[in-house]
Amino acid sequence: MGRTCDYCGEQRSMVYCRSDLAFLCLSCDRNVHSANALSKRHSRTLVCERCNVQPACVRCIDEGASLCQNCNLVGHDGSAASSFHKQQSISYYSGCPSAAELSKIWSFILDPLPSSDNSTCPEGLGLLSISDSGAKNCEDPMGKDAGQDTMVVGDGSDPQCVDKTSFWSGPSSIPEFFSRECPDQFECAESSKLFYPTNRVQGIHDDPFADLDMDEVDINLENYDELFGVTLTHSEQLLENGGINSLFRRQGMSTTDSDDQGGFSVEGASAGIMVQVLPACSNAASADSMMSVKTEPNPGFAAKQAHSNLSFSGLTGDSSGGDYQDCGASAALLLGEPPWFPPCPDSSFQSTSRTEAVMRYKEKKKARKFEKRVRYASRKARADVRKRVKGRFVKAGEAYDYDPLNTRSY
DNA sequence: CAGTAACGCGTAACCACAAGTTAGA
DNA sequence: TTTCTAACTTGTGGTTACGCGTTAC
Repeated sequence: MGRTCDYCGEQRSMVYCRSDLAFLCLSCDRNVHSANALSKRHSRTLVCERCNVQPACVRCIDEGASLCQNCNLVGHDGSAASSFHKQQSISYYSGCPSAAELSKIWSFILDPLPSSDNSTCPEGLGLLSISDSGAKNCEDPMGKDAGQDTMVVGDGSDPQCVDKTSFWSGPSSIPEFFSRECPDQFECAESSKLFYPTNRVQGIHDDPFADLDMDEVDINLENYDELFGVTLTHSEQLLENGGINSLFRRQGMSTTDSDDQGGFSVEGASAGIMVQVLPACSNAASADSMMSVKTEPNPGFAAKQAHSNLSFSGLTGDSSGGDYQDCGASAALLLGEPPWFPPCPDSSFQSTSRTEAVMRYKEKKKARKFEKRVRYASRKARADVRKRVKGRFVKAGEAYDYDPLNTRSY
């Protein structure tokens, strides 16, 4: 018996909503995500039938089971029989599809809701535009109909679709999230560069690290400390020892900062580093110069950290799972969950690529500047001439004790 | 050795207002 | 659908207050 629905608490959960961090049965999924336009955008996918904890990313046809990355790896770890299992990528979806529509994209769902075939969401939200191969969505990656009630399912794996969606090769449709939810397209466009696929179907991924261009990852050094949980000095030592390599080793790692001011999560793994900006980018206050670090739901982190000597900021041993609820991972996921492993079981990427990436990183690190960045020069110019009292701005015409243009006080 | 005060350091808060954004008419 | 207006939000820098850790007594 799998995990029960977080909403009704009765039926077995089949869907995981990453936005709500909730495991839902199909019925509740429909109910919850038909509430309003925002909830319809929530990205959902099936739940791993093996561990019942993580979102499934692969459907093993031979076993007839939906599996998460970890369980997929464990179950297909190279044995002659299992390694040739037919697999089908499981896509995330949004919108409010009917069970019949779900069954179209997930043909293995054989028991749709009895009464839901004909029931669609209010406002006719059952409409469904499937871009499983990115084909349909490709025509309108940013979505002329972005605000409409279409369902978007995409793993973006269509190589001919060169847009944000296709950039994301994994089942997650976070880029689609961005195109829909982030009001600042520019920042999102910048941010989307940081995406890197991790949820690839075993056996079809190429050398992920070859695609990694550290220059694309705008990690300020201050972020570096956050990312890797060590001071710069230690980081350098780490690098000198080839530590950056270790940061990208198979076991992978992620780091976190509980800051909820929006931000991104960073996961380094040999099989695919993922630097992910969460949808919270709507808070643009610091998105430009200082992105906060958050974790992608990664239940295995605690276990991984237990094997690491690094201490990651915000993830100390005495932290409670509840601290990470805003980080995209439920407390339940963070406690007592199976370890997570990157999708690439063997260290297939060449060490040369890794070395080159490290070199690029180090070069860029050297070139970094740490001066405060002013986003709006006009506002700085204004502030530079403002009169003050004890450092505070004063109203025009009122007494002041400091005038940047004239040191004489009145 | 424990307790307290002094000290240094880092940082959030404060202020006004122009510019930008959003919502409604 | 477009335009206009009002309301709201954001960002800017110098100073201060406060908390925390270290040191001296």
